[in-house]
Amino acid sequence: MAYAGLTAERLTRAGAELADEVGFDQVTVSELARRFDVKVASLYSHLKNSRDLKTRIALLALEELADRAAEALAGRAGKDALTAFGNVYRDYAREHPGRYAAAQFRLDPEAAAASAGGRHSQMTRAILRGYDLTEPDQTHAVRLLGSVFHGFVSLELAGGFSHSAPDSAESWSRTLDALDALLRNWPTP
Amino acid sequence: MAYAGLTAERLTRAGAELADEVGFDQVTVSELARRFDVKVASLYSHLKNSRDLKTRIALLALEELADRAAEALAGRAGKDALTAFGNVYRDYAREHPGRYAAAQFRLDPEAAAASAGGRHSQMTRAILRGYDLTEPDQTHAVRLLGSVFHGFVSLELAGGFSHSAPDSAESWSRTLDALDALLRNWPTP
DNA sequence: TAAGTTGCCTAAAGGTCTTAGGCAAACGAA
DNA sequence: TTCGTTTGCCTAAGACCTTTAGGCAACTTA
Repeated sequence: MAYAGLTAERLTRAGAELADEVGFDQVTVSELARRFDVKVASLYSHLKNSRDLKTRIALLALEELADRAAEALAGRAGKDALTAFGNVYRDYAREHPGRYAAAQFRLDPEAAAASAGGRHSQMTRAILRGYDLTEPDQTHAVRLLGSVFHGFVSLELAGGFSHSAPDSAESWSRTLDALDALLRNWPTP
Repeated sequence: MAYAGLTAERLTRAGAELADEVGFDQVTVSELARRFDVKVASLYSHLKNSRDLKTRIALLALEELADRAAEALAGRAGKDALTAFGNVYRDYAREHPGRYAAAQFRLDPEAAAASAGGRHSQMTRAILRGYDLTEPDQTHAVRLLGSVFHGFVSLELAGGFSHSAPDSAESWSRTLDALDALLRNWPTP
């Protein structure tokens, strides 16, 4: 029948769009086949299985996120960098909720090692260069930043902050203020 | 055939255990039926559908978590309360990863209103009474605490902090120190 | 004890995942 | 140019999960 031009690449990109539309959990090999107007079995020449598809989408999302973060960080330092970095995460999650969920997909060690995960922690460390932290506090701070960003964005996306004043954007802004203050005045026990 | 004594309650509890064993996503009506040595269709007298089961597990987890938190908070204030509260979340997630994942299940508005969600935010507010914050900063701080706790626990559970020094328990302890310091010295822009 | 309710069952339809094997078109080499 | 190989999608089929419909036997209740 018709040549559809299937490719792991194209399937991954279409899968990412599908995730943003219907949610990452609802991404299905069958639905993807439907969108390419092709029989389901045809996809298995390009994808190992359903998990393989999800892994590829996750890796795509991590790359996109890292690319955006790298661009946002260029030429910035201190609170400016902190804010830009945080906004990249938050904006990406709001623009691409399915992809953001994909970025949280539990990768197997092999895929994780090949992912952009390393870039993310490197960039977080780079932000801390604008503050006066040495190891091991730097690592603790990296983990704290990751926790706050991921936690806030997740909860906001899940609707945890809606339907109540003040606006969640306001809380976000004050959260960044708070983090900046905390990093400038990091407590040593 | 044999009387199995099925009940929405019993199914929910068994579902929660199943979640802890195989992960919340893998909780399935079929597997549950298998565990009760009963035909799948029989469960549909007690559960509306698969989503209903997951909703019930989520509500159970939220209640358990709120109960633990309430007990931990009794008679504590300030950093002591903050630490106890945070540890409840972290310990619960480590002991019951499936239930913790269930607690993040996106409830429909009706179920959400009937959930223990309200108790959670009330308790978080109660912790802040030990610090000197007024509205709207109090709400911002509630959201920040929720973000940090949820974010840290999620990332830790996902293995984000493993395989690298220092120990994640150390980072957790320093995170609580940092939050305490931040709340005692909340920045006003 | 008759009537109604409860609790689990069989049957069946529809959806997803995955593997096996086939055919035709495109490609590459002699 | 032609013949063999590869590529790309297909049909077929098995396995599992979800959900609805209808049945039967045992227990409850008046």
